[in-house]
Amino acid sequence: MSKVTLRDAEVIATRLDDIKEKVRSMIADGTLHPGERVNEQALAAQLGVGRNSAREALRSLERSGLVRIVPNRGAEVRKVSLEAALDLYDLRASIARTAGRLSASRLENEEETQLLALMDQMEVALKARDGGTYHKLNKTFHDLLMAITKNPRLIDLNNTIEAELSLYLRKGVYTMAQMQQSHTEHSRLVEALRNGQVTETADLFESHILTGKQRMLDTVTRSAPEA
Amino acid sequence: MSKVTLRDAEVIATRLDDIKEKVRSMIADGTLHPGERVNEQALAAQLGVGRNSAREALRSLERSGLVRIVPNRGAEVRKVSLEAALDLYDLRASIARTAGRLSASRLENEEETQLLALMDQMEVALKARDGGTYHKLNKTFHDLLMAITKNPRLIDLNNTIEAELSLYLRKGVYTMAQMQQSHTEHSRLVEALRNGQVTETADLFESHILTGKQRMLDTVTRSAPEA
DNA sequence: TCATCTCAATGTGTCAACACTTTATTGTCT
DNA sequence: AGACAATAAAGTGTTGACACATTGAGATGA
Repeated sequence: MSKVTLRDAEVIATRLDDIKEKVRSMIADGTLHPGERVNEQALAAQLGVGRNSAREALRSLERSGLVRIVPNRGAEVRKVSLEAALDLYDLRASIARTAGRLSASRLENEEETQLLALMDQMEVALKARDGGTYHKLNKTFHDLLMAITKNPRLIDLNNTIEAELSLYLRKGVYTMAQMQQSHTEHSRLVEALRNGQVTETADLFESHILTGKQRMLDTVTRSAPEA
Repeated sequence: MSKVTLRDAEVIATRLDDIKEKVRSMIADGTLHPGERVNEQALAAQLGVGRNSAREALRSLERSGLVRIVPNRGAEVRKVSLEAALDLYDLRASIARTAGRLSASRLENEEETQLLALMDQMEVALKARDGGTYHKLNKTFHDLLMAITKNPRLIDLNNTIEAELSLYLRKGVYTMAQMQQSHTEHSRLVEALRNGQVTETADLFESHILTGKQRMLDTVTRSAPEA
């Protein structure tokens, strides 16, 4: 059990977090697939803990939106429908807009440096046609934008929603053209942000997510009309 | 234990919900005040249930943002600072904007009728200078606007955030002038909504919340500089 | 054959007891 | 007296066992 001091708040990695993390990764790597019911005692046995601990972890994962709990029937890995995913994109766009508004007036020098460095790295990844790397950098980029707002609740909420979305987007398979488009939007966004243009940044960030929603929709309807 | 069939999803009122509701009201009516630690076994004894049930309820309330759980130290009623409340208002504004955007294109006749009826009632309450009634109607009004979006996640999220905010705003004591101002904003909002003006509705709803934030700030700084 | 009922089998809901951590108290030394 | 260490008390973390609900398989009758 390790203690990590972060600013003045203590974050303690508890046993429960370990269990949650394991279940999370089991969902992520497909060991548990969406719609599947999760048996408490089986899970407990597999992880080598008591049933109640497994149970608590599941209840906690319900909060994160990864599983759904039906009274007297237990937990099942949440199945996110296309419709629900689209709803989530709308929420994500809400948050992005406010993130844009806030970050444009709260950007600090160090953060600006990090942003620019990330943009460079993404440019490199694009030229190398390295989709995997681009994807990781893209995630980091978005996380950084959220961090700039200094609004902890907003950051947390955005993480929750992205985790839920990842249930639907098992892996983001996008075309190079789409990534290039996304990168262009990032450029404009960063520029507005650096200039402290509040309204523009808000608009750009919101529409970036909404076009992302459209990109997702295009990808889905093209490759697999209905799963 | 009662079963209620709602559309095709079953909502079952479980024991856990009862416990949660009791704790919630204990917080609302001040039996438990912000910052106070909540003893699991004391709570369990008071409610006549096992400690584990009380414990689960508390963990669940953590998600609703009403309590904070520190590992090995248990739960405490969350103390929402002014700073955190302002952050929450920003989030609420995010959601409102998207709610405006969505509702303007999804408004149904029946809902429109309900909206107009509510507006009339609020008008009456204002003329009678009945702040209490206005407040309740205002809440109903906002809930209805969210319902019009037909986005369940958005509705749920908005409820969560309002519950958290209520921890700070123990009771909304606003002046008549402020309520009148709020009502005027509602009027404009409803008009844009009925006309299906998507962008206008989004802008109006977002700014309605942001001016609400300012109203709250004015009220707080005037009556009690720092609690 | 099919619908329905009965009754096991499986799995969740709840509890009380024990293990471990944190917090308060007491006693000791300077 | 004040600071610090040892120890007792209180509270959370975790577990296994029992109570209850749900599910599925087999028997019964039309």
